[in-house]
Parts: sequence; C-alpha cells; structure tokens
Amino acid sequence: MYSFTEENYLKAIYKLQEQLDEPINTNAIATVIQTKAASVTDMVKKLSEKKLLKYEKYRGVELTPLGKKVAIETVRKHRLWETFLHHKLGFTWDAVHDIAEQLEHIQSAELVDKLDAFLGFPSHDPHGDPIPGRNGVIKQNNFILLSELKSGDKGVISGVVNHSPLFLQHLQKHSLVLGKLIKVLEISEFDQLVRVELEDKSRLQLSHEVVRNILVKSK
Amino acid sequence: MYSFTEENYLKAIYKLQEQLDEPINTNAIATVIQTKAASVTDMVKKLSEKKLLKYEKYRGVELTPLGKKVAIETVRKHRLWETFLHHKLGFTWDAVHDIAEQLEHIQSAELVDKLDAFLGFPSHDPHGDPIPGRNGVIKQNNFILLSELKSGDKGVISGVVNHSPLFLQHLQKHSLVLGKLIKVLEISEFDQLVRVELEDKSRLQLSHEVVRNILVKSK
DNA sequence: AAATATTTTTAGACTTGTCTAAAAATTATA
DNA sequence: TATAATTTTTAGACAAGTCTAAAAATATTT
Repeated sequence: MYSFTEENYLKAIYKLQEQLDEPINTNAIATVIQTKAASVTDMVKKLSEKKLLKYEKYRGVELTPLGKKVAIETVRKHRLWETFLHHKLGFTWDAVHDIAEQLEHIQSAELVDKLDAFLGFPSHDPHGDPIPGRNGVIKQNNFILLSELKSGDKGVISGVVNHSPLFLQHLQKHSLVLGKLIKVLEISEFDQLVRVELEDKSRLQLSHEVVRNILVKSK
Repeated sequence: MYSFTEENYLKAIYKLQEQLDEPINTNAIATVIQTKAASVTDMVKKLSEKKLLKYEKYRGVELTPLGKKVAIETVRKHRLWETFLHHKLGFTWDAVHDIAEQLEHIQSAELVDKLDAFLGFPSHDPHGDPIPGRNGVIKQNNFILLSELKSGDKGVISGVVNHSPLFLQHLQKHSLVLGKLIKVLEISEFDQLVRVELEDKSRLQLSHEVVRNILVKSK
C-alpha cells in the first residue's frame, strides 16, 4: 500500500508532531530521516498529493487523519516486532530497534494481528513505550523522570527517554532494566549525582544525564 | 548488502539452475520474476559486474559460488520465516509464501540464527522443502511422487510439487497434510483415478493431477 | 526598515529498476 | 542454405527517491 519511504516519513512527522504541537518544518524532518532538506520538500509534496498530510510552502506540514493512521500503524508494527525480538528471540533491548525498522514495513494486516496475539497482546515494547492497539488508540504512559524523584521516593523503572544503544547498554550493565524497583537515597547538592538503592540493596551513583533519561512509575 | 531485487533474481536463477543443469536463459528468468526480458538483460549485467553470476550475451547465465551462496541464504531465510508463520503464528500452509517473500529480505545474520534456534532448528518448511543450514548445505529429500506408488503401497505425505495456494487449500480440505500416512488401494486403469485410504480408514479418490503433485516418504 | 542570516524551495542531475519498440543474434523451417 | 520465427539485446524513456547548487522566501539582527 505505502512504500518503506512513505511510512518512514509519516512516522517521523508523527513523532515530531507528538513533541511539538505546531506545523513540522522541513529541516526537522530532514534531521530525523537523515536526509537533505531538498529531499524532504520533494517527498512532502508527494505525500500531500496522496492526502497523507497538509503542506503549505515555507509553513511546514501537518498529518491528515489518514496520515496519522498510517503512522500509528507503523509505530504499532515497530513496537510489536521489537517485543517479538526481545521476548521470543532473546535480543537485548539495545539491539531490537534497527531490525524492527526493517520489519515494520512488512505488508500484511493479518500478520500484525497474529503477531500481537502470539505475544499475548503486549501493552508495552522492550523500552517501555506503549504499543498502539488495533484501533490505533495509544494508552499514554504517566511515567515521570527519575530525576523528578526526591530523597526517599521510590519508583519502578518503566521506560527510557534516550533510546540510543549506548545508553541502553549502559543501563543494562548496571541492571537498570524495566521492572526494577529503585529508591532514591540522596541527591548531591554539589554535583547532582543521585545515590540510589535497588531491590537487592545494592547501591550506586547515577549521573544527571542518566536519571533524566529514565522513566519510572512512582510508588 | 544486496537489494530485494538482487536477492530475488539470484533466488530465481538458483531455482531454475536446480531444475535444468545448463545455462539459464533470459526468458526463463523473466517468467519466474514476472518481468520483461529486457529488464532481465539489464539486471543480469549488473549482477555480473558484482561477480554474482557469469553472463555471456545470448548464451544465458550461471551463478558464481558467491551468487549461489546468496541465493541459498535467501532460500534459508524464506523457509525459516515460513516455518515461523505456520508453526508459531498459525498461518495455514497456503498463506505463508507471500509474507515470507517479504520477510526473506530482512538484513541481519543474527536474526536468522536466532530465529532458527527459536524454531528448534527445523529441517523442513511447511511444504516439506528442506531448510538449508547455516553453512549453506541442503539435505536433499528422497521423497517420491504419490503417483509412483502401486496398489498396496504406503507412504507418508512429506512434500508438494505444486506450491500454489489453490492446490494447497485443496489438499488441506481433504486432510492431505504433511505427516499423514496414506495407502494406495487401487489405481483405475480407465481414468487414472487413485483410490486411497488415510490413517483414520477414511477413503477418497484422487485425480492424477493431485497425485503427481504430492511427495511421499515411502513406507 | 534595511541588511544579514537562515530556511526552504527549485532546477537539474543521478541511481535503481522497470518498460516499449526496434535492432541484432540465434534457432528453426522450408 | 536462404528464409522465417524466435529470442535476446540495445536504445531511449519513465518513476521513485535522492543529491548539489542556486534562487527565493522567511526570520533575525542592527
């Protein structure tokens, strides 16, 4: 139905739209898609002709309901495949993204539904991001940043802001994985380092860069 | 590494090469790939430059060892994905081919190996075709056609010659699926119809068109 | 408000893979 | 073996998606 490229553009624009609530400009798309602004202009014109988005020269783009639907379906496929790769095939959470980027473009509605059922209708992917339902509805997480917790507060690690393999590997190395209960002991006023304690009573110090990229469910 | 199109050409040429043991001509490839002879000529030149096959104008093509390796890897991926779709997701055997045609082009050696392990290192796909190993070795089946059995002979349904969805659905409808023990009762000298008996003592008549497209392991 | 800087678009070109129509080579037939 | 029929290749064009370089529009600074 839609090409790999079209789906990638729609997904990128959708994600930008979630962050900023205003028309998405050409350069922002170019950065996400890893392409040049001129290419974006070309592509955006084509997507506009296909009624997938509204485009006004020099004013940016906005997805139509159809475009948003396709984008969300692509996100759904991506996150289901990530879940498959992690839970069924045993890939670590830092390795699933790149492969899912390919798998998300496989065309078959039946495949998506059967995969969903096979995985037990998961609500979240291996990074804690919510998986859109068949109907396109996304249950938004109400997780908060670990950096927002005060001394004595507890939370369960439930997601990440930064999805880079390097960051994910770093967390993994320190057993900071989804589901882990974490308690804030002390936040240094001097250098912002956060001392935390895990379930097994082990303690470690986390940099601000780390705590502001971990999402927790407050306990 | 190689594009969808390149892999498809190599796979098609490989399969033709298995059937005929002589250089593969342009029209044969065009028929399998569902394209025009002129397109094949163009593509074959490019594959030749990439050392994937040997091409002599007007004389046909022959895969190089590298080309054969890529072709077999593609077949391996195709058959592993078919197995996944059938055994894990519950697709019927007539529905797996089209989706596997897409999945076979996903790029990740690790994915293939992990999928293989997840499936328990299967030896055959849902149609009874052997799955090439990691090393590219294919254990050839020594199945025979059901049409070669004589009255009184028994065999286990182990594969099919015709892979069309229509034929596969037809077999399914009559419970003629892989693993079924089948006994030939009588072959009509008049109209070639074959009366057979299944494990559950049920009997049915099979046309020549059907029996010459079923492969059995002789018992 | 004019000058400067930035962003976006246009124009033209390139790549991959495809096509049609015509030319060239091969094979089959008389 | 000359002629006809078939197969294959070439030539030129097209679509999708990308690029560079230059032009146009918008935003920022003075």
